[in-house]
Amino acid sequence: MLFFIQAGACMTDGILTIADRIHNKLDDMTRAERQLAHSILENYPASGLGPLAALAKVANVSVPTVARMVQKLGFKGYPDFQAELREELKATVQNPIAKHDTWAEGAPSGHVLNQFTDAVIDNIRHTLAQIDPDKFDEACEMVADQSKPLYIVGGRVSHTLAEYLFLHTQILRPNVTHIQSTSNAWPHYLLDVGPGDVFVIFDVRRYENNTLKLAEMAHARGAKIILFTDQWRSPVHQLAEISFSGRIVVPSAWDSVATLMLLVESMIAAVQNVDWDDTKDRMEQLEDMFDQTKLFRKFT
Amino acid sequence: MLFFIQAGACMTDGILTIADRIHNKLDDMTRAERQLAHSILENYPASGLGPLAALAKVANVSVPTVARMVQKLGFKGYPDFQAELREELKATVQNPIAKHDTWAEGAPSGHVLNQFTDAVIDNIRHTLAQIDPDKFDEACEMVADQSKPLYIVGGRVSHTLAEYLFLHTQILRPNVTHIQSTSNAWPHYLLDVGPGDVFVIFDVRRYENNTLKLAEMAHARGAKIILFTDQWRSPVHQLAEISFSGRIVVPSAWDSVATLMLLVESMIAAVQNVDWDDTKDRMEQLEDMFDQTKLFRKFT
DNA sequence: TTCGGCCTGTTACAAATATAACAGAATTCT
DNA sequence: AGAATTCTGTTATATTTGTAACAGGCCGAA
Repeated sequence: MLFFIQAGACMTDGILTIADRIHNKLDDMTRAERQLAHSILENYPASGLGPLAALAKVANVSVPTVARMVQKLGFKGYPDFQAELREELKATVQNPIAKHDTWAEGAPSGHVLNQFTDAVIDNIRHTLAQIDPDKFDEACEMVADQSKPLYIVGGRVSHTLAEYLFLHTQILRPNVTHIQSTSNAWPHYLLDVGPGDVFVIFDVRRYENNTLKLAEMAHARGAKIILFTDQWRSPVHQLAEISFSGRIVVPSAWDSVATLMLLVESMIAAVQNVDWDDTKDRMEQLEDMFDQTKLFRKFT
Repeated sequence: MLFFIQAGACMTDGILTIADRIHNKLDDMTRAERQLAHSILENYPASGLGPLAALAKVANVSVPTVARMVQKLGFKGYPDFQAELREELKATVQNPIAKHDTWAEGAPSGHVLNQFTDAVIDNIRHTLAQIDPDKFDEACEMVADQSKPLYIVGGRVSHTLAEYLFLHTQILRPNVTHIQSTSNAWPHYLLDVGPGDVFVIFDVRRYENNTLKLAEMAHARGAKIILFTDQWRSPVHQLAEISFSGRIVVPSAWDSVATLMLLVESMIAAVQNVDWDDTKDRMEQLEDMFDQTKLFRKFT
């Protein structure tokens, strides 16, 4: 009997998919089996993930035919077959670039760099998939709205993100304040807060009590809150108008804020576009001032 | 509590996917349910297609919790839930174009989020490809070496990265100093610098004169420099023992530090592994101190 | 602090699902 | 053409799997 390997039909890691294995054995099969095989491949892998009886029915074969064929394919039983099918699906759904590709060439795939990068890319994928673009746009407009004061709040670790956003929004618009919830001085800032003021709050685990209290007080005064948090969500999210939760798990004792950094930078980019003429004007002024202070070298 | 339907999160035929439905109800859920929900979304839809008990196990919840939640989502039972999941999968596989080319599903591919994410992922790939893992390891060891003082230096924008690295290395080892080159006080710090001291310097465009001067003086005193810079390389790189250059171009008026953030986080992860016992010890001490100050909520 | 309600997990049962054994139909070889 | 072999479907059984009822535990209110 003829036996050929489908070129390109195998997975990157060299293990044949179930579809491949079925294809390869197709010629060896009997009528009923072939009928069944085609039915499986028809809408692969969904049909194989249902109950055995259902599959037998759509293929118009008897129940034991399915069971027998699955065993002929080398599985212990139908559940075993399904389990591998699910594994396959899991691998497929995951970003094809992220996996199966070593990032830093020459580094063993177990190297921290690779592991970390894989995790971060994965985080980005999951995070972005869950974000509602409309809500994102809305948040950007709130941040861009110069008629309302803008407050940016960060905690111990997330302070870094807050400061980064502050640094840039400060250039884009007036009336921006950076508050560190770790500082005792934060209540002072709340004195002037009124209805409609906009708060951008960063809070990732471990969630900070100070940040929550600050959020509560701001909320009580009628301020609107935009929250950047992690997948488990800071308690602040109950007070927030809009919240974005990023995945932050990485192979490390700590979490990763790289994903949130990406969101923040995207937001900066979006905000600068809301009123580009104004932005441009302010940036040019800043350039002039830098030139005068001679703080920076000319860009070569 | 605020409740919004994700616009654009629906499938082409206008029916919400199960993932969407879960996402929408996320706020209404209890602890165990949320835990389960995340587990389902983690590798969707594969995990939901297995037996109920398996899903419960990976999510670390009890079997009935799964059954109950599925009913709360509006399904007659778990098999019903699985059936719809399979239908969804079938539909997904049939139009393979739509997926994976837009990150935030439902957002037009020209949306800032997508453009930005594409750019960042691209940056990560290019950056990682150029990094020599051996040099990276070497740098990590230098940072981990407790026998030598460690100085971390950042400029106006890169200060954010410097501070983030500082925040974590401070936990990992003693004798770490954070210097802001934008501050006038930096020359004071150099008084104590001697041969073999380690400097981690961040400098991205526009390169700062202060940072360069600081690097020159440190170098003159025999310090070793590790540099994080961008693809065009800060002039500091001529003085640096090891330098890492990240791609930072994004569709924005500014550059993106997300790639460099990833490198920094990888470095932190690597450093903590150099002497894990010591790291663990210091972290536990820190935890104790946090507990005493009651600054943070217990993680739920 | 104590009470009530709600969430969560353990146990027990019912239903479904998969496998094994058997018997009839189709096919092939002599 | 007839017998042997292989394939296929029906029935029966064992196992898995999902669901319902119950009870402990946690949190918030009084």
